[in-house]
Amino acid sequence: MANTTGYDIADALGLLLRRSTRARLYAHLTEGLGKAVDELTYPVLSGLARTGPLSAAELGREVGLDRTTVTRRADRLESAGLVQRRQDPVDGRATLLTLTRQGHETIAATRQRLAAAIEDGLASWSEADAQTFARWLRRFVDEGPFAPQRD
Amino acid sequence: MANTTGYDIADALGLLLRRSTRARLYAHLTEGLGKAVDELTYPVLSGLARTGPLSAAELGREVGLDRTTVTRRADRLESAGLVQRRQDPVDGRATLLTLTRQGHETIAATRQRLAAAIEDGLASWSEADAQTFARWLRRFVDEGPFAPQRD
DNA sequence: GGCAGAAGCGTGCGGTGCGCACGCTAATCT
DNA sequence: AGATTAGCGTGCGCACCGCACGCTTCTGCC
Repeated sequence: MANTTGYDIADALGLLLRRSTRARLYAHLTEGLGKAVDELTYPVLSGLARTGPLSAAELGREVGLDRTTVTRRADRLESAGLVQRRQDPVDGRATLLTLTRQGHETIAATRQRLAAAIEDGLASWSEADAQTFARWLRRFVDEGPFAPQRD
Repeated sequence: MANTTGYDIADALGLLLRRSTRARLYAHLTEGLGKAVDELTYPVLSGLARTGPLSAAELGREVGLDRTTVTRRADRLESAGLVQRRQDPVDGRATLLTLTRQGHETIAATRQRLAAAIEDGLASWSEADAQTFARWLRRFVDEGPFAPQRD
């Protein structure tokens, strides 16, 4: 690949990864839902939805957080009624973090809200363009420099 | 736009914005350079390179941080010799944050390193594909939901 | 079968980053 | 010239993070 191309991608990615971009995204995401879901708790909730019931340690490995950090974020989600702790039936030590019905509803609503925000933002794009971009982005996420390591 | 497209984009974006992705990116970025440039100080350094000499308050507006936070991050960059504080010649109150020669060299090396990491990660892509993706990504950053607000 | 080590969990603790509030200096306005 | 505004640095309280500790439960070995 020519050097300038990697440069262009890095530049655009840099903007996308700016903290403020994240913050704006999460503002869309939280608004209207309970305060329990924020920038910190969302990855836990989302990861749990993706993987199914998991221990704090495993979920931590999944989302790249320390075990204890997951525990504390899960505490909040639990007191908000979105997550429930269950005894692991086969291992008496382990506690499985599980989404409640409300947790499932919340994460679904969140994703829908997020999708809607992106659609609004891309209102000037044609449907075909948006689909093309979505495919490229997916391919980059799957095959790009950040893909291999499961985190 | 069809609902499912916004959904796909949101999904891929979510992965891209994961904290661990950022961390991995910044690991590439810092490695080999002094410890002064990290996930926290990089946006300040980078913003300064993009805009030229700026006061802490203006730079804060530029990168979406509180004035005082910029000041403290700049402190570190200053003691590492990458940033220099200069009296604003036309406003005695203002202090302009300026990149030193070493600061310029560091940011250039950082960007090159980043571009190289992305090229490595996309080794399996053709040059044409990479360029096409770069163009789409740039267009999304410029025209997409996160574009309008200068941060 | 019992005991030692490993694995899992929650919590206390120190370190660190953030933004607000305060006080100071310099510019601007009347 | 006096008053108000703008800019800056720093003290302070708050929140988050990961490590270390102690507890319980499982596992492997004699």
